[in-house]
Amino acid sequence: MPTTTAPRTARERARAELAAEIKDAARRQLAEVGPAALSLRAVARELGMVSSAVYRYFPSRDDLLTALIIDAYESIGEAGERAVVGRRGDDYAGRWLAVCRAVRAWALANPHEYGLIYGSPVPGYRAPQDTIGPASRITAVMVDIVSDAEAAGRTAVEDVVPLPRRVRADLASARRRHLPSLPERVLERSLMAWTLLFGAVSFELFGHLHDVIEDYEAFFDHEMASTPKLLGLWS
Amino acid sequence: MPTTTAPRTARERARAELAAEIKDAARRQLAEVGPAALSLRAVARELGMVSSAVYRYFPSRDDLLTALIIDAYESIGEAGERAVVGRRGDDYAGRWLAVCRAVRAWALANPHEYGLIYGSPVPGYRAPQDTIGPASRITAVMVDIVSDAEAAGRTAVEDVVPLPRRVRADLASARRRHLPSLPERVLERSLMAWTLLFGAVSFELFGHLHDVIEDYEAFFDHEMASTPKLLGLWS
DNA sequence: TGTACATCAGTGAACGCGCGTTCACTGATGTAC
DNA sequence: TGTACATCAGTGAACGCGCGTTCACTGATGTAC
Repeated sequence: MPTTTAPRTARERARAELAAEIKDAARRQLAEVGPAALSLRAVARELGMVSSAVYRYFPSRDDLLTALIIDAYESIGEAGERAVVGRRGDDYAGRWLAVCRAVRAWALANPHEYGLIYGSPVPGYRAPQDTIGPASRITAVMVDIVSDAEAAGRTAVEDVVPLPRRVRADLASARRRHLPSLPERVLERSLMAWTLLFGAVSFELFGHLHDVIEDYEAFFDHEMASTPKLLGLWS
Repeated sequence: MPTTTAPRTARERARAELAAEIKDAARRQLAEVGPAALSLRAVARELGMVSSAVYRYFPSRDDLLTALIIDAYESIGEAGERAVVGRRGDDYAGRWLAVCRAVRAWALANPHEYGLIYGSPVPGYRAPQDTIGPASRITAVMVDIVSDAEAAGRTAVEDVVPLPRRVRADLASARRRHLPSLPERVLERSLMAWTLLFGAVSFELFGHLHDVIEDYEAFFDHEMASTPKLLGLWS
């Protein structure tokens, strides 16, 4: 039994298409009212079907939410991947800035989906394991860049503060499990860069830079261009 | 007519107390179900009053939310202020780490209130102007530290990437309006530090470090201790 | 190629629930003389 | 100090609404022989 096959019969094709249409309608819903108010009935209404029909496709509201979350992670991940396609491997700064811009552009284009995955968790909703894989797609793009810089001997991490034992242990363990290509210190700085990227996007999107910055794009670009150099990921 | 006086009559005192009780109950509600599901009726129920009675104190659900948001900003701001009380002015690193820890501790103790002010905006809710003042209370604590370091000639910001004209203009304008004591470059790095602090807290709280970091506290402390030095806010 | 049966998508009604807000009211507290 | 009136907190019923989910059903699509 293959895990995933292309739809065969007309019924299966129709089923897959309708599931996609439901998700699209739910995404539009999401953009209007936010995740907490996402309503199965409203989704059904938009598709001109009766609310109970949606249960043929998603066993509950939470499952629909999960599907949207997975799609959102895949979507932002894909945007990041597309942004670096065709760039020279040793153009670390160019690749990095391209990913950052892609993340920001995706977030601005899909603010509620961004909020769904990087904002406050939806109350009462518990994300299942299935979201972990898709969530790491965008981070993988960023890790690749740092990995390449590291392999080329371009990283220059200096310990401005001694790395405590407990932190070192965590980093070593994470490295073993996920990222053998990154030394602890580089991994730590990568996490900082990652935090800074999503912190910057969240601050802009959630309105915390209001009254401070006008030209968000210029400010973001400058912050993101500075980040890897300040952190010693490459010079 | 004084803008704010201590309550005089018994009625006024009772009124102030009940308004506070309503907010407390709403805060407990918030902690359970999150801001989008906060319900006036449930708040009234908890206080043993009829739902319409709440309208004597808050003209609508949104006004109650606004009150909670303002309280949350004041509360996290106060926590930051208390954290640095009694520290030597020139102990920049100690003051900075103390504020960071206070922010993190407050967020962990009040996760939904944190989400309310630094998470995804509540759909359909538009924050009024009244929240701006309280919101800047915690940032003021952080700015003070950097200001002192700057005044003492301890900042050492180097341009790893040239500061673009448009960014410079924004920073100059923000400086004029809010922070005359900080040169553009220092203001820019302060914004990065601020972003990193809240990015780190959000990542931890919203579960994005799951499977990477175990000892959140140690990691956070190390990140925050490194930040000002990496950014050149002081050495 | 044709028939008999199984599968499944979608219907429509219903269950039980909670929500924000309005409104006319009652009774207690406060104020002016 | 006592009375008459005004203010206002809290009540209880109601309005109109939307929600997630279940269930027995119908009719169309797919499958086995």
